[in-house]
Amino acid sequence: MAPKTKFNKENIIEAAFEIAKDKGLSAITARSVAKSLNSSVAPIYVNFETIENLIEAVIQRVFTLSNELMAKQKGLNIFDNIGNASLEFAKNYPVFFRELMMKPNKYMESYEIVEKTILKAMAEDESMHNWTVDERQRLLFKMRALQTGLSTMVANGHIPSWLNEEEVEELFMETGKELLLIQKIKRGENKQ
Amino acid sequence: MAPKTKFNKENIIEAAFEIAKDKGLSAITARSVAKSLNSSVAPIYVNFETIENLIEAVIQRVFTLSNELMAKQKGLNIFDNIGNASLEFAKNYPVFFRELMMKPNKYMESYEIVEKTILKAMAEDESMHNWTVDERQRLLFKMRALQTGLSTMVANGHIPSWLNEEEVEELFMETGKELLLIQKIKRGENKQ
DNA sequence: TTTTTAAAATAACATCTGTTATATAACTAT
DNA sequence: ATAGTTATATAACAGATGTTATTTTAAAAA
Repeated sequence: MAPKTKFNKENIIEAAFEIAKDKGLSAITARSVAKSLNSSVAPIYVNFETIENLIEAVIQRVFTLSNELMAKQKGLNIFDNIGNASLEFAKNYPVFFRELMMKPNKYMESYEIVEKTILKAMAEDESMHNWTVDERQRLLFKMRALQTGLSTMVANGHIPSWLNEEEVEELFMETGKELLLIQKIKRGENKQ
Repeated sequence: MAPKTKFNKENIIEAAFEIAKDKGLSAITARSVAKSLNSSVAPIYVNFETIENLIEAVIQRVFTLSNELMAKQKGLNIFDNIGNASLEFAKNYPVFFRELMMKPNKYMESYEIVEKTILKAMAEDESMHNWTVDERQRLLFKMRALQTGLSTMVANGHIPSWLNEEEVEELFMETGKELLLIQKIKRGENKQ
């Protein structure tokens, strides 16, 4: 029989993930991963047809991780949960955030489903129940834009010094409430 | 004497710019630029010490272009001008937007100066004249986050189909007015 | 113990990149 | 017309990369 298997798919993806986490996906090369594993390139090519396939597996892992982060959120409000997950991801994985979240890629296509889910939840919320679909859609879009902007700024270290990173989440929630309130005022529901 | 010069710095930067505009900065190589110029790599190395220097020159050019786009804005309101310039840049140069605007780089450091300029303009605006510095700073930050998010979404084709790209600018301005209004309302509450 | 087998290591290849040494050729001063 | 200057072309080198052919080796079956 053959020697015991020392390196499996999981080990290899893990090593490649750690490299890419710091240095970006392009730093995943047969030799860099092998070096990190203290192996030759052989195990990599036994487990993956091409390096592209390995990179693909790492990307899958990143999106799984991102979904886990989302599932872990325990807030009452779906806005807060998405915002918090996005901000946490941007903070902990800035390189992945830049390389994956803000580039067109097939894993992002699923956003339309997320959007529909949130719109449904908004329609069921008493405070927006008698809004038009368009009003709910516009509010959601504004929230998404804000969340994207804040996460991008967090990932790039563009948060000003007077605002620490926990406060970014608070500011996001605060602004969300403000946008909700202003829409109510515009509808004449809530006169200040 | 020598033959007439066929390729100067300007030609070379232009060719490299066009390559990077479509394929990103990493597509700038001695041979790719030479091919686009129908030349050998010789003129490139006569005009630039290293390829890194050429890429640097292209980046300079992109920031110059971005500043020109900003200067061209003729709106009354500095928020609108910045927002419009950012959105137009994201739309016309999505690859550069992703590679330069949302990565930490030395050319972005100058934002602090821009921020001070805007804060001064806000302080002189009658509608915010008696606000605290903190209130103005927070509003500006929200606007910046929104602008960053919208531009990012434009650059990545994440604008939903019910919103065309001209309407994004309108939505940005509308939301800006809403955030201004809500702050005024909040101040009214606080005074009571 | 010897043989078999497959995992891992090694080494080679082709290609792409930056860079440079050398060759070619176009212009003009003589 | 010739010779000198130098812009451009050519070709080569080194180093990085993907990939694969070959060799080595550890473990189990005989």
